[in-house]
This record gives sequence, C-alpha cells and structure tokens, in this order.
Amino acid sequence: MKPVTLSDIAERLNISITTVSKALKDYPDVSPKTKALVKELALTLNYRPNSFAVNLRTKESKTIGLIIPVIVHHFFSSVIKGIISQAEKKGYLVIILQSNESYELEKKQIDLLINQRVDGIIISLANDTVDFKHLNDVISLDKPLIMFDKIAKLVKCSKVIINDRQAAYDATQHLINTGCKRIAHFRGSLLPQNSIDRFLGYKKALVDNGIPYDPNLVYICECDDKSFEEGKKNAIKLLEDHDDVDGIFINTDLVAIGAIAAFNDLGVKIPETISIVGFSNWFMSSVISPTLTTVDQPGFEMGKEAFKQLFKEIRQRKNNLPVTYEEIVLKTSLVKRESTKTELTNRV
Amino acid sequence: MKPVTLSDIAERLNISITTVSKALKDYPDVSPKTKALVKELALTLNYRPNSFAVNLRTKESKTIGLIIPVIVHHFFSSVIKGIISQAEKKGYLVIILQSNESYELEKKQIDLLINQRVDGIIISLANDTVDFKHLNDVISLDKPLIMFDKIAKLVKCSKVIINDRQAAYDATQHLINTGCKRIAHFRGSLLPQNSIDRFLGYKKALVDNGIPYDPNLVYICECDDKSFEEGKKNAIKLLEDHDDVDGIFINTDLVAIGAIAAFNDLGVKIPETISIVGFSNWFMSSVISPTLTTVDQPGFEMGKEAFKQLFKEIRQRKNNLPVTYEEIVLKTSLVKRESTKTELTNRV
DNA sequence: CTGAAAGCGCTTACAG
DNA sequence: CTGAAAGCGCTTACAG
Repeated sequence: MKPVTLSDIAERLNISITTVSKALKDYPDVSPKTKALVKELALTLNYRPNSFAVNLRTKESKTIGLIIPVIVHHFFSSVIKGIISQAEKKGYLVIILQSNESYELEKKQIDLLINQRVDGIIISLANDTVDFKHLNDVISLDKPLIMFDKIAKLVKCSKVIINDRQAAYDATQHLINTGCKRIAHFRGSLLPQNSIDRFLGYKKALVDNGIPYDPNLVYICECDDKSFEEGKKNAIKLLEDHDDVDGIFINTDLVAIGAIAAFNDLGVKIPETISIVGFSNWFMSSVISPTLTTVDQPGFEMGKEAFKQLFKEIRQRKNNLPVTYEEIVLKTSLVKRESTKTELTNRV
Repeated sequence: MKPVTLSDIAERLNISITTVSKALKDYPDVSPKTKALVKELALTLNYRPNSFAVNLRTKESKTIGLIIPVIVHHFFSSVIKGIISQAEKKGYLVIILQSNESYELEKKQIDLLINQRVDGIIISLANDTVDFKHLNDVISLDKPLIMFDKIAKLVKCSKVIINDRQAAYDATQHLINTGCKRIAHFRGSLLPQNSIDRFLGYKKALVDNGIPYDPNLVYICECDDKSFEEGKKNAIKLLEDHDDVDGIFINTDLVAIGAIAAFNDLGVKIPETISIVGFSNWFMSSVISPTLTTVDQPGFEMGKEAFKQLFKEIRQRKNNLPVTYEEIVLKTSLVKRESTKTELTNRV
C-alpha cells in the first residue's frame, strides 16, 4: 500500500496540489469550504506528510543529535530523559549516540550527525577527547552546538554546567568541618574539565583551611565501565600507602561505592575511621550501607536546559538573529548522609 | 556558507551531475580518471550528500525508532546501549522516546515515528497499554516492528523476550530449596505480560512443591518511578498482615531493594527471618547490604537481538522476500547472593 | 480564492 | 564512458 500524497488528495477532489497543501496548513487564502473538504479527506485517507520531502524543502529535520559517553549511568540517563522530554514538547526528536569515552568514536559520531543534517547537537565529551577540531567543524557549519557536563572551555558555544570547583570545595570543606585532617582525593581522568575542576576545588579547600596539600593522596580513577572496580582497587591501595587518611573526596559516586564496598570488606569503619564524600548523587547512594554523602548534580535539569538553549539558538539562526552563547550554571547541593560524621559546631 | 551539492562539483569539473553521482558511488560505468577527479574534489570541498534528498529518493531514512517505558533504569538503559551499538554497526541511527509507562503517550509516539518515516520500530510496552491498535497500525503500514520485554502476545510481530515464567519458577524454587515454607510475591501491574508470567511461574512452583497458593500473599507494586518506595511500603504491610512469611519473590530488583531497606530499618534479618529474591540483576543489587539474589536478565543482549531481527526484516521487505516473525527467547540465570540461604542438599 | 511552475538535491532508467 | 531527463513529495512566490 503506497502512502497517500498531496497529489492523491488533489486528484480525488479535482483541485490543485497547491491548494491542498495550503488548506492543510491553514493558509488564510483558501476558502473555508475547500479547507474543510481537504482536511476531511486527508483524515479519512490517513494522510501523513512525507517528512523526507518536507525536510528537503524546509532544510530542517526537527531532529537533534545527542552524544554521551555512557548510557548505563544514572547521571547521563537522567540527562537523556531531560533532553528528550523537553525536545518532545517542541516537536523535536532526539538521535542518541554513545561515544564510549572514545575520542575516535566521538569524531565519527559528530560526522554522522552532520551528514544526517540534524538541526543541532548536544554533547558531553569523552574522557579521551584531546582535540576540538570536530567540534569547531560543527560550529563553522553554523550548526548549533551545546556542551554539558564534560565541556571544552576553549570551544565557543553555549554550555550547561555546574560549578564543579565550588561543589568540590564545599564537599571537602564538609569533610574538614566533620573533623577530618588528612583527606585523600580519588579524581577522574586527567583531561576532562570537570575532573580538573573538582580536583582544584579539593585542593583549594585544603589550603584555605591550612591543611597541606599532598599530591601523594591524589589517586586517578578511570571513570568508565569499571568505576566500581577502580574504587575498590584504589581504596585498598590507599589504605596500604597511607593508613593515616581519615577522609576521601571522590570524583564520582560509583567509584565511592566501590571504595565503600572495599572498606566494608576490610572492616574499616565508615565514617568513624574514614569518611567518604562522593559526587553526583546516584540513586544507589541512598540505599547502600552506609548511605553516601554526595554532591547532588541535577541531571534532568541539565538536560532540559541544554535543549532549551539549543532550541533558542536554532530559532535565532533561523530568523537570522545574532546568536548569543550562554554559560548556564546550575545549582548543586551537598547531601549529607551516613558516610560522613556530623559537622562540629562553632568552628572558626 | 551553503552546503556543497552534486551540481557544485559537476559545474567545477564541467561534467554532468549524473556522472558525479555515479562516480561517488563507484558505478562501474565511470572511467577511473573521472572517478578520481570527482572523489578528490568532493573531499577537498568536504561534500556531504544531502540526506534529505537521498531519503526522498530511496524512501529509506536509515533511522529507527525506539520507545521505552523509562530511561533512568538499569535494564532499559542496557537495552538502549545494545540497540544503539548494533545499529551503529549497520549504519542506522536510533531515535529514542520515553513513554513514561503511559498508553496515551505511547500511541502519540508511535504516530510521531510513523510520520518521521523511520525504517522500523522497537518497543517495550507501557504498563498502561490496554489496546494494541496503534501497534497493528504499524504492521499494516508494512513497517517492521519488534517488541521486547513487555510484549503483547496477540500482536503479530517478532519478539525478543526471556522465559519469564520459567525464571520466576526457578527463583521461587530456590526459595523453597533454601527452606522457605511461606512465600509471598510482590508482583508488577496487572496488565504487562511479563508481570503475569512471573506471577504464574511463582504460583506453579508453589503448587508443584505441595505448598498451597495463598492469594493474600500476593501484593501488587506499580513499578514506575516509585518502585523503591513501593517496595518499602509493601514490605511493611506484609509484615503487619502476615508475620509468618519467610520468603518473598519480587518482580523487580528496585522494589526488592526497597523491601530490603524497610527490613533493615525494622531489624528484620535477611535471609534468616525472611529471604528475598529479586528480578533483573541491576548493578545496585550486587552492592547493597545484603546483596540480592536475583534473576539475571540480559538487557544488552536483548537490545542487540532486537536490532538484529529488525534489520533482518528491513532487508527482507526491501528485497520483497517473505517476512518471517520470530520469537527470540534469551537465557536467564539465577544469581545467588546473600539475601537467600544456602540450598539444602539431597531434597526430593 | 485557485493553480501553474520552479525548485529543494538526489538517483536511476535510458539513450547515445 | 557520459549525460539529459524524469521523478521522489513537498513548499511557496507569483500570476490570474
């Protein structure tokens, strides 16, 4: 059964394709009578505009692309949900690709999306990403690009982020306020901006509180598929290397949960012997034992904001208005749970 | 900057559009010299075929649609990953929609995808879905449709599932083998097929072991956003209603984790007082305390198989071959952990 | 109020 | 080996 076209309707009603097209789109210069006839027939024939033809004519696909490092991931799947829900409201569909934290794949996927002629792209960078040519390509093609979470500061486009440095500072300050004196940090890979910023926030909090920064207390965890294992491994290593550590600020909840598992196995008491603060507030963190103190990162809202900004820029470009890049910084908060002690009162 | 077209290349080289098109697609009837020239220029101009025009001509979009009930969900996000990874290999992109377990939304989304003219659709039904007209519409438009996990038995299309009944039977049998005599069941909503099948498996295991089936021991949990809370609530209720229960088989891990949280709070010992078996093997289940015995459901593989079958049917239709619907049943296994006791040996 | 016509950028059957 | 031409199904500026 071939799909119904405008010309099928035109033929049946003995009018022109032009008029059918205009009637369906409620142009003011079509008589109400004709409109009614056309619309009725379109309905009974179950007419559906051929999106391929519409796209070709309008040069728009009402589709956007999303590239994320990992899908099976509480934070990122929340972002996906935020983007999709917002896109749907505006009549946009979302094509999702997973870079697997690989720079090479990410480049290929950007290319795929450009070829597909999506109306815009939202991306969170792979840990691997060392070069931003592929991103600048998108911009030079005048295609809206929004980065979120793992961004590249040097790329000129809008960004949706949190204040990673401040959030990390506050998390570390909390450890200090609860009496920790020797605080380690499990950081993420070296390249991602947020991993750098969280590290800097940790360091600054120490220094501001007169605690010497000791690079030996900083462990790197590759936050990919094996985050949990990395957390376990590094927790054990930390204990061997530095048995005087009494607190750890950890880059990601999943790594923190690995550390907790290791400490539970070894009989190390949390928070009495070692306090732990994570980052992201995965759902899991509220149900493990002990529950994890962590930074709440609003994934769903970040997704929503990312799409909203993208939509704004798509419209601006379409109307030939100047495009303004924005840096949208969302609020985070520290969720205090069992993995840290109560803050001491009246500290100076 | 306008995108480069075939005619731009043709003009520059003073040859026809036809020849350019054929050269780029390596038609045998173009001279090697011309091919080389065309390909080189295409490369330097960074030519990208206009997918809208290609789609219009070929009537294919190399894009498929995926509708899932929830995205922030370990099982479903694993399926997404499986589908996307497989689709990418075959050059297909995936548009993802979330039905939020709503029948109305699901209907709208099917319509959206048909309008978008995706090459095929993969779906797991919403709990709400009572009627299958929208699905039969897809089929009558001769568009490939694959259902997975939450399927409708009556709809004639390929399906990727597990043997829910058998898996539930085995899970319940395990509770019996570990000495449980009075076993409750937290089931899912009434409509979904897998929720029904898991219930039937539970029931059959009881009967086969000479344990009377008691409908009062079956609690319904709406497995949506609030699964965890539902698990908590029902666990408390169960304890009030029937303090002699010594085992529970629970429809979904997240609900089971809620139940565990409630029992931990109340000081009810797991598995000594009550044993618990979940379903799905979420990552979380391996890190909570006690770790959860559960049925491993291969989400990633289900996604891969679903796409493979879809791809097969797309090809069959394209080549006017008869389309054969298949029911692909993937293996599950019971993962025994701390929430159940060791099986008694030499039982008859 | 209606419609003929051009054109979006491709692909492909056909002629030479 | 090359190319003119038709056509995929729309939209829209323009003429009447």
